[in-house]
Amino acid sequence: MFQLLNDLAAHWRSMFPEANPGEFRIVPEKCPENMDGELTVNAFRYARLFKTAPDKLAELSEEFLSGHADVEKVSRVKAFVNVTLNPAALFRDTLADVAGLLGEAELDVEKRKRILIEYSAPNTNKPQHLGHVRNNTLGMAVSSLLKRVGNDVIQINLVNDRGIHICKSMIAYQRFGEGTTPEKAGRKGDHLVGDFYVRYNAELSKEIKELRAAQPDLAEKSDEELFLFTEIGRATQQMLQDWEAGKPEVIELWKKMNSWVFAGFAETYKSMGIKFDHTYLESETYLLGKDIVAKCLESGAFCRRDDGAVICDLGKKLGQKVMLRSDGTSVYITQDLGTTLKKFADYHPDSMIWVVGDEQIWHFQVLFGVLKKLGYPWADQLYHLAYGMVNLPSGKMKSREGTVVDADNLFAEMSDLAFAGCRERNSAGEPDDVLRRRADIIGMGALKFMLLKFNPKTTMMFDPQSSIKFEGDTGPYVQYACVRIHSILRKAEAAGLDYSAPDWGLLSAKAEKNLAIMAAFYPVQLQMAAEKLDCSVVVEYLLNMAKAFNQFYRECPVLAGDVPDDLKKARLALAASVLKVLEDGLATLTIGIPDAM
RNA sequence: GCCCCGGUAGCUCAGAGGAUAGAGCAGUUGCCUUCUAAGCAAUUGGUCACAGGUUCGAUUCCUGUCCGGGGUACCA
Repeated sequence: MFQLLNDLAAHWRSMFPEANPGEFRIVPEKCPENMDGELTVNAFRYARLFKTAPDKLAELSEEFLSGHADVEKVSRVKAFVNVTLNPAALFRDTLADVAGLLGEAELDVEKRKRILIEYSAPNTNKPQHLGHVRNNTLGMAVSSLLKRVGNDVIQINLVNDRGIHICKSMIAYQRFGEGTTPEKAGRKGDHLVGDFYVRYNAELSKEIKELRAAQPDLAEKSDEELFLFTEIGRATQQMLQDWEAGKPEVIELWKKMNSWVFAGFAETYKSMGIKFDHTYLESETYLLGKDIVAKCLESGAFCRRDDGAVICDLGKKLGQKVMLRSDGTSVYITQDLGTTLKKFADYHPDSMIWVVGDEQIWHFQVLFGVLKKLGYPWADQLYHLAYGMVNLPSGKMKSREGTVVDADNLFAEMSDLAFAGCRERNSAGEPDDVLRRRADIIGMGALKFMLLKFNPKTTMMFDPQSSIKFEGDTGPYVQYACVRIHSILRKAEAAGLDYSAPDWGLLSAKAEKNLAIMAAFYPVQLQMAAEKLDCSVVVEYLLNMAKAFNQFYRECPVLAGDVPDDLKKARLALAASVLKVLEDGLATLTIGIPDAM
């Protein structure tokens, strides 16, 4: 934090002793490029606190700052006070103590929370696709971000491993699988099971088509309505009932196929670097909500409708919600109610976050409404982190229609593209396995960065032709800045340069000072991102920081022969500190950095 | 119908009431005997959907209209 801003705040207080501004901090803004200055104090923002005119406050600030030891120059435009700092003070307050600067991002102890975050939540009937990858990336990055600012974060997965859609893959396997296995077929387990899911849907469509042709009276009905008219549909329904009844051969098949999928998911998660603290299985939790509904019925919180369904009345805005079907079976929200209470009982978090697509906004409003109605004190600390769908240039992704971008294929494609790039640039003659490790980091970094660059709530467009990029506003751009710094530091070390006690005051070039000013905003940006649960803030920041470094790289040679030793050391220290910020940011986004590019 | 989200450059997207609205890509043009060109620099490109309102100031907040997307299940 800038000393001169604290001093200015104190000065304001002393100049307006009768005003009572309360707790406040002067939040600096970065002075726009075309203005004469580095930091801006926007007096418009604070004039009201002191019950004075913006111009007046600015004038008085200009006067005070022009006499301040840290200040080189002040200029004022309307109520904007633009300040140019002297280098020694600028670096003293920022990059000279980079550990201290990074520490500023941590929340005060009393503001830290125990946060349980649930994400991914895949079904075990098919492999994960780009939509899941967005979910996973958002989930892991937000978890990491919340941790970074000092919270205790518990990452949870809730796997949807039961239900009619799971039975579909099982039926198709029974009929067409011929006893194959991932080993025999040489296919990743989740993909193999997904193949049968696709096969199932093809069979179902065929039967529905035949049915419509044979019975004109059914032609008007929708596919969903015709499901139980088909032989395969009835068989699937029967299998679900057999599963719920615990029929041994169904359970056995279910366990076998699920184990294939779980092995596949484990690989996908490993590629992304995801580690959950706990994985709940819906097969173990899907009955949980029922007893709670029974209790609520008893207590009068819920009531029984004429047709026998149990409902919860949530008032005018949310209306009435069915909590239990008239036949006594649970619905989606029954399970969610149960698992939410279980998660709370297991971990006692202060707050819970669900990373789930925006099509479920209404569902979560209702769920939170039910929990509030039931009077849980933590019910106002529940957040649905709703993210938009990923569309393709051809339209929406649909598993059944095979228009999905498969996660594993995408990872491989990114890695291959990066690998080709690594090979072209392989001046050190590194072996392929080293290049492949680099390529994995670059490819995954590019993908995650791309997904995080969008504000979570935007419905984003993924164009395979242009979204897979390693140039411009991308992860590799930031990684590359890091790699450049690493390379310089390695060379400095080899030359025996000790830059542990640099003279920061030597760094007076615009590009050098700009790095310090940029760095000053990092902690605030992290906190803002955490508060908004929006990693795109961090992404944007890192791009700007990397850009500032690349300008410095061009304009201020660090190790060139004609640079005096003192300046070399100061620039080395500067680069090392910038690297710490970039590394911290990428790590917060769960993005790695290769050793070379 | 009602509810939520969006409409900003040719395209994909940023813009927590502030200064002359930005970035990347695409286009045009320079820079590799110089710490790695996955880079740097320059340049073209705008009725911030439309109409009102709030105020010192609105792309940002409010109201209305138009256009897209999602939701409005005893699906998940």
